[in-house]
Amino acid sequence: MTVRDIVALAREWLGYESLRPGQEDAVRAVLDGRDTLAVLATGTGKTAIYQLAGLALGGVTVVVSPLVALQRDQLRALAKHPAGVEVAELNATDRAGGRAARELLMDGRPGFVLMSPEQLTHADVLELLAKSRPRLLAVDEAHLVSEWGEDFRPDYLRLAAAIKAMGRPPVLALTATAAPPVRKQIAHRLELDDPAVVVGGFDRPNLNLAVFTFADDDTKNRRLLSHVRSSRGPGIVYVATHRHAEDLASDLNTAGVSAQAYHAGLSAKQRREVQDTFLAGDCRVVVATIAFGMGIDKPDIRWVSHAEAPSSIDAYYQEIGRAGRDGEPADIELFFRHADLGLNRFFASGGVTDEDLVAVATAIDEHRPASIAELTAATHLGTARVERALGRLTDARVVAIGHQFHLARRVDVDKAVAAASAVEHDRREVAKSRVEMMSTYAEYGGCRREWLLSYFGEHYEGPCGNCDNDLAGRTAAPPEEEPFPIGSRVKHRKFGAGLVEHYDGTTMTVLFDRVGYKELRTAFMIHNQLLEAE
DNA sequence: CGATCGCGTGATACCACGCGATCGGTGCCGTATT
Repeated sequence: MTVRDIVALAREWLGYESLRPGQEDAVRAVLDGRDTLAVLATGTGKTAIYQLAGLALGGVTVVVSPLVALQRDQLRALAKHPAGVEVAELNATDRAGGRAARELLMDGRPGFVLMSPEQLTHADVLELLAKSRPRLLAVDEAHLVSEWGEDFRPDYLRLAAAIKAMGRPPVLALTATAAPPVRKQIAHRLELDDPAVVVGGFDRPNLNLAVFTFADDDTKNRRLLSHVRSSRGPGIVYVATHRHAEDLASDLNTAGVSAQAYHAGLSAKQRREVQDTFLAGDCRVVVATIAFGMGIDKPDIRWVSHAEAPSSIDAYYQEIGRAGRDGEPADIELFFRHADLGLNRFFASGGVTDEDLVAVATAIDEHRPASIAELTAATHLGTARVERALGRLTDARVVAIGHQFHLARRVDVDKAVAAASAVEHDRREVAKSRVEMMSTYAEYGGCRREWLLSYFGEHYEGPCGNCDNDLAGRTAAPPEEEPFPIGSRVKHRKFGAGLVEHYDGTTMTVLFDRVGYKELRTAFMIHNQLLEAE
C-alpha cells in the first residue's frame, strides 16, 4: 500500500484531508510488517494510526486499552465509521460476557476489539486469539507498560506472552509521553522486534512554564490558594493525596472558587459527576490526584498547577499536557517544595526482596505452575508479592510464560534470582533518579522548555520566551566545559554506560542505562578520568 | 521520606508533649453478598 492509498483511506474513513508526518510514518511502518513504537504529542491523532493500519491490513485488530472508560470512548468514536467495520469491547463489565467481541474474533471480519491487559491473561481469551490470529495488536497509552507494569497492573508485563500466543502479529505501541528509558522499557517488555520508533515533536509552545519554590508548607499552600483564586478559566490542581485534594477543594469553595475534589477514594458515581460538571463548564477547578486526566478531552483547560511535584518528569509532562489543547495560551505552574519529594521517594524505594525471588523461582522450577493462583499456593505468598517477583524474573528473561511458567534454558534458581535481583536493584535506582529530576527541573535557571525537551531527547535552543526564567531574563550558567557532546555515549567506572543529556554550569546530567539520571561534577569527572567516551 | 495519628506520660490545666507506629497513588478483576 502506497502513501497515497493511506491518505485516500484516511480521507474516506476518517475525513482527514492530510496526515501528519508522524502518523504517516507509523502507519507505513506497521504496513511494512514492522513492530512500531509511536511517541506522538497529544492531539496528533494517535487513535487514527491504529485505525488506519487496522483498516488497511483488514481482519481484526486487538487494541489493549487501560481503562474501561477509555475503551467506551474509543468504541463510540470507532462506531461512527461508515458501515462495514465492527467494534466490540471485552472486559468484566460487559454483561453479555463479551459475546460480540468473541464472535468478531472468531469470524475474523474487519474490526476492532478493545480490551484490558488483564483479559489477555485468561486462557480462554488466549485460546480464542490463537485461533483467530488478529492482524494487528495495538497497545494504547503504552507508557503504562513501563509505569504500571511494575507493581500496579502486573498483567502489563504479560502482554509479550499473549502476543506470542496469538501468533505474533505486528505490534503497534502508542503513547504521548515517553523519555528514552521508558521507550526502551516498552520495547523490552513487549519484546518488540527491531521496532520502528516514530517520535514526533514534544514541544507545546502555547504552554507557559513556571516554578515557584518554597521551604515552608503553609506558605506554599497560601500562595497556591491565592494563585488559584486569581486564575481565569478552567484548570486543574494536582495534589499528592486524597486528603489534600479534599482540603484544598473545600478551602477554594470557602474562598468563592467553584472547585471539586477528584481521587480514587470517591465512588464511581461521584467521579463521573465531577468529570461531567468540569467538562460542561459548571465547575471551574478540579483538585485531583493522579487518578484524574486520562481520557479527559477538554480543549480549553487554561492552566494546570501542581501543589506537589509528581514522581517523574514523564508524569509531569503527561499531566501538564492536558492544558491548552485548543492551542490557546495556558499557564503551567509547579509549586515546588523539596520535602514533597519524600512521598515519591518512598513509592520509588519499595520493591521485591530476594527472599520473594527465591520463593517464586523455586516454585516455578519445581512445580511449573500454569497460573498466578498455583504460584501463590506453592509459595504461600500474597498475590501482589508473587506478581511483583514474577515481573522481575520475566524482565530479567530468566522466566518464560507459555502454557506454564518455566525457567529459561540453561538457567537454574540461583542464576534466575541473581539476574532478577540485579534488575530490581537497577529499577529502583532508576525510579529514584527520576524523582530527583523533578528538583533538577525546579532549580534549573535557564530556559525551561529547552530543559524539558532535552529530557525527552529533543534538541531545542532557548530562550523560548514563554517560561518564567526567560521572561525574567535569567539564563543558565554556561557550561564551563563540554568534554563529551550532548547525545553521545559515555562510560562511568561505577555507573556503567550512559547518554550525555545536558550541561549546566559546573554539572552535567547523564542518563545511565542501569542507574538512571545522575548529576555529575563535570570538572571532577574529567580530572579523575571517571568518564570516558564509549 | 515525612506528616499525622494514637497512645502513654507528666503535670495537676481538662491539656501539652514526645514517641513509635502507620500511612500515603494510579484500576483492572471475579466472587460473595444483598
